[in-house]
Amino acid sequence: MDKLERAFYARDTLTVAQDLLGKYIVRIWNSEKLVCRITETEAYIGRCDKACHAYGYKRTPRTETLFARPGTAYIYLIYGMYNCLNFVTEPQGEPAAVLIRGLEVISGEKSIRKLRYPKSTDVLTPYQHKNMLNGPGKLCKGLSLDRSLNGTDLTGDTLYVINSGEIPKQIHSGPRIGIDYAQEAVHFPWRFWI
DNA sequence: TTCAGGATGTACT
DNA sequence: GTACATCCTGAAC
Repeated sequence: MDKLERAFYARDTLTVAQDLLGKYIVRIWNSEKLVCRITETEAYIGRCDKACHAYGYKRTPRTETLFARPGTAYIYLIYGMYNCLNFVTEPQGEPAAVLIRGLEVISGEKSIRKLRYPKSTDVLTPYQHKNMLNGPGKLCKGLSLDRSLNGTDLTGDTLYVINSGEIPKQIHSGPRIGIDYAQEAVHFPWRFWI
């Protein structure tokens, strides 16, 4: 399977957000490969989107990563305790990214479980299983992603995406989650899922 | 099954 | 001081 190259991320953010669906995220953790299928994404485009941290090209220490070259990981802390994973898109200098909102485990399940539910024993409840990686904070915990990995190059060997060969049959779209403050951008159908 | 409320730290007014 | 691209728990149904 081929690692996606920088050119994949350098395109229009809405296109990249949809093209990522069905592909596999690979996270190398303690020299183990954790692989997950991408099932849900959201697009954030600073140029025209009040929900984006870098709306209007606003530069702060936090948003600096959004201005980096495409194919960079933007990871930030939200609500004091959860991390969110994004992939920076578009040409360098255009602050835009795709938020990863949902994943399914493909391999490395044992380690992912341990990261996600450190206190659980070997058997998960159906509730735990269903909610393993179906949210941005959850998937960061399950893949051991935090702000120390902010700025990671997605063409490197720590975190990257590969082509799965899957072509999603149907892509759904709708408004994004948790951005009620973003005025007219609240209704943009920039959330995509399989 | 859904719902309200609390946890928690950083960025920015 | 306030808001925030969230998640978990416990109670009611």
